[in-house]
Amino acid sequence: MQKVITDEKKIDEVLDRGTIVEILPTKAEFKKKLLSGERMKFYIGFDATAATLHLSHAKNFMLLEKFRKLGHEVIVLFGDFTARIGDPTGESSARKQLTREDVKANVERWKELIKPLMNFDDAKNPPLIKYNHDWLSKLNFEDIIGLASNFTVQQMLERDMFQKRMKEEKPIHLHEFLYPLMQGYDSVAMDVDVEMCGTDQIFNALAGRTLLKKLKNKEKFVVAVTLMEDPKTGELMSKSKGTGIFLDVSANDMYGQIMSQTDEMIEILFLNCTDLALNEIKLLEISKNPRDAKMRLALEISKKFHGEVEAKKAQDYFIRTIQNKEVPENVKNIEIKRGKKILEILVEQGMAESGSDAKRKVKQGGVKLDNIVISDLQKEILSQDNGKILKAGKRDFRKLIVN
RNA sequence: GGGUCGGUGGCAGAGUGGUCAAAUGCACCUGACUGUAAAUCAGGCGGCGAAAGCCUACGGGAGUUCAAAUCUCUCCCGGCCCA
Repeated sequence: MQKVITDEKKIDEVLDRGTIVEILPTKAEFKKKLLSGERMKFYIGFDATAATLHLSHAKNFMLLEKFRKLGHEVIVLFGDFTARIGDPTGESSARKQLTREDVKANVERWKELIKPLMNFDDAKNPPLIKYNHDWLSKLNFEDIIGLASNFTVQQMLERDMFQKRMKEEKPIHLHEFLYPLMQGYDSVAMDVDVEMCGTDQIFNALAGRTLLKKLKNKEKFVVAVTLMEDPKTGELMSKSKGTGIFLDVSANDMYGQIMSQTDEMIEILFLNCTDLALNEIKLLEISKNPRDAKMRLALEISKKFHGEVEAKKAQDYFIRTIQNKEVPENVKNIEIKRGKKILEILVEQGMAESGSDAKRKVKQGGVKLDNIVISDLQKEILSQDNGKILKAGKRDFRKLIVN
């Protein structure tokens, strides 16, 4: 039997780090339960609707891992069924429905991406992975009606998202209305003690609490975690909005994406996405040395996903190419025929999105050959350009091999 | 089923016959500055073209007009009201 850690200090470190925003019914009861030594079953669900993940997802897995390390059973639930229905959360209009194949591909991708965040090799208490297709797809219409009878239309309508939609005269599809039911049934099917969710998911999680109580007379805790919104803009990390730090990028890019976060995000990311102790974070004096703190942050997070060696290389790359504006060591060689136009090269190399984009970059002084700005749109590569470095923007380099 | 309002660029959201490749904000790109790929500032942000300009684009299709995102018809999708 897995032993549960009841060290209050360790428990507090998890509960008070800032990741957890709210615990229902109360934090006190939850803490009491954690201290009791009773082994609980935690879960967090993800609808694998997108092909990629960002740090805001990552911090959820990291928190779950903390509870696992305390000795509790943890489940990562892939909402492969619910993903295809589309949860209304956060979307101003209904999300498009995905095929089973789409979702399967996403799930496989995600499993790879979250590997560094949880110890799946722990023999004694490994995190479990489940799929809600396994039970949700088996429900028949009668079952669904039975579940639905536990709620009133008015209760469902209370959800803030639905209120908002009605106010904005935007559609609420019936299947979205049933979404809380499905997520709620997940709790019943897995018979969990605790559900972790983003604050935007509290309504759904509470539906599960209601169901669990009605069907199994069990009290489920809901642990709501921060969405890590930007304190300045209120924006969330989001693929469709082009914001966020994504997990499937190279170490260099990850390091860079973190450095491009606003200074206001530094502390939030330290708290949620690193394992640094609270007093260690305090010692960094973030507001005094935002750049240095951010570099440390970028290093810590990159390390998690790419390992120490790669992370340090990324930092080195950043210092040299961005801060010192040097040419990096391993510049990709490209073979170019004499007389080739610069504009064509930029497009072919993906250094510009289109001919127009390439032209813009040249016009704006963003294209250099051996650090000399190219201003001639018609510039062609000559034989004496052999070995020179073509640079577009701040960090896109190619070495020309002219023949 | 009837009435009515609406469907705009990666997102949000203006525009309601020409001055619209379409305001503004976000995202993005380039430059300047800088102890940051931060903040700030400047410029840019459909495609082709050296440019003039041309082409494609405001849910789909068909029209009216010298001229349509804007008007008409029709189809698809949605909101609201009525049934």
